[in-house]
Amino acid sequence: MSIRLLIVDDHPIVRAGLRSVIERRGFDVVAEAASGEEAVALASDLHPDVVLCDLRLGEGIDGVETTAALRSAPRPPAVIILTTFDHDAQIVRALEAGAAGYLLKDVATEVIAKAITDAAAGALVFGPDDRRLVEALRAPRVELTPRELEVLRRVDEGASNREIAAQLFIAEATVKTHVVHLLEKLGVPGRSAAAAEARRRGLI
Amino acid sequence: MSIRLLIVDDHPIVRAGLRSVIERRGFDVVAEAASGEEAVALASDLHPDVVLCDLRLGEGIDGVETTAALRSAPRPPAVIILTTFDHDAQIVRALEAGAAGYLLKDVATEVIAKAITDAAAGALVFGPDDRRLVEALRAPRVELTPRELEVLRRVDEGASNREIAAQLFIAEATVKTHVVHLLEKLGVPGRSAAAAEARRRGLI
DNA sequence: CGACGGATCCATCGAAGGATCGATCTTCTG
DNA sequence: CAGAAGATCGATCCTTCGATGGATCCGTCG
Repeated sequence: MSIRLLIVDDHPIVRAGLRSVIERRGFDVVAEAASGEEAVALASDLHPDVVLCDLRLGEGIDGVETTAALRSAPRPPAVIILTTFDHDAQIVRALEAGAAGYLLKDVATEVIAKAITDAAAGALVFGPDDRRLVEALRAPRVELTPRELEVLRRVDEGASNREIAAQLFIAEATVKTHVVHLLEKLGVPGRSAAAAEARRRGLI
Repeated sequence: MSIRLLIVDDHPIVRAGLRSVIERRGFDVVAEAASGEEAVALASDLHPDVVLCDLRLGEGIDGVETTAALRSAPRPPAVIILTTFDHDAQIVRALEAGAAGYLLKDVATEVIAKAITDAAAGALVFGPDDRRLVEALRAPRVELTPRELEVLRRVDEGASNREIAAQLFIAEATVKTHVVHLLEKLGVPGRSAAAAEARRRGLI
């Protein structure tokens, strides 16, 4: 019996491409989902062996949360994360949530086929380019508080401390403290560097 | 005789998706290209009616340059630009280079089919979500000098004025001048806002 | 309970960034 | 050639940022 798959991606074209590539290899695509919510619902009905899930899913829950939901259900599928760019922190979070591995979307089709059989067999899956992942795991883990994350997002948008203070209804001095903590945790010298680093790590 | 197409995208999965969607509608995909250079070479041989071209093509020349090359050849094809996100400035530049229009990659498959027939007939093509484009056209056009662009990139990476000066072998005062010009042209109050705005407009 | 750590909050002050003047030099173009 | 535009540098002044130190609140855990 062939391996049964669920495809999760918010782009119809990517879904069509994955389906085309996968079916040509003799696998059985039992359904496609355009969102994480849809994927969880479909999986609980169809119980696929493997789920291919994009990390970024537009509006609703992201690939990490989808993975967590899928893996917490009975008879959980193996989840392979697909990602366009290397968003280090997000990938690590997906693995922590129970993903069997991840693939960059620009890999050759053979790699995808191999990943599917590997994952269905219970093995872990990694793309050919896992240097970034190693870096992310090796790098001291950054845990930001919710408040710090809010400030970080506004820093990335180019807001001044005063503007952030007004938006969050706190004193400018408080914003500065959060910013200082961000700079320490990210190991950067200034706010614009913090924004760049945060994007590089996939924190925002 | 059916419309003959060339697909240009650096992701095998996207190419497979486009081919699948397009062929199902009865169009004729004569070739796929993974890079702009490859696309130009194939087009000069095969003379497709329509080229579907991704805006971001990895290593080599980007979609804008590919469009310009394709349109400057004899018997130029209609070029439809595909883009994942709305990178305003880039899209405008592609249109200036002779593209027949652009589509967001997350559109429904029917929209793509309609776009192909429209483009083959010589019409212009626009996605359903062209508010951004209108904004970009309405916004006073930002033309950055090469030097300003270099400084802008480093500002986006979080470098201080002093660091930028050292990297470019110029005085810190000169960097400040460039930064001031950037802030004026982008209409923003500070350097981190400049980085955010530049990314929003697709300038970097 | 009482100690502890984390999160949130605030004030002060030197350093860096940004605004505003000015200027010379090169290159390109009408 | 005259003029425009870009790149380069300097001095001044003011604002914002970032570093430092300390405060309060709250949940956890021994």
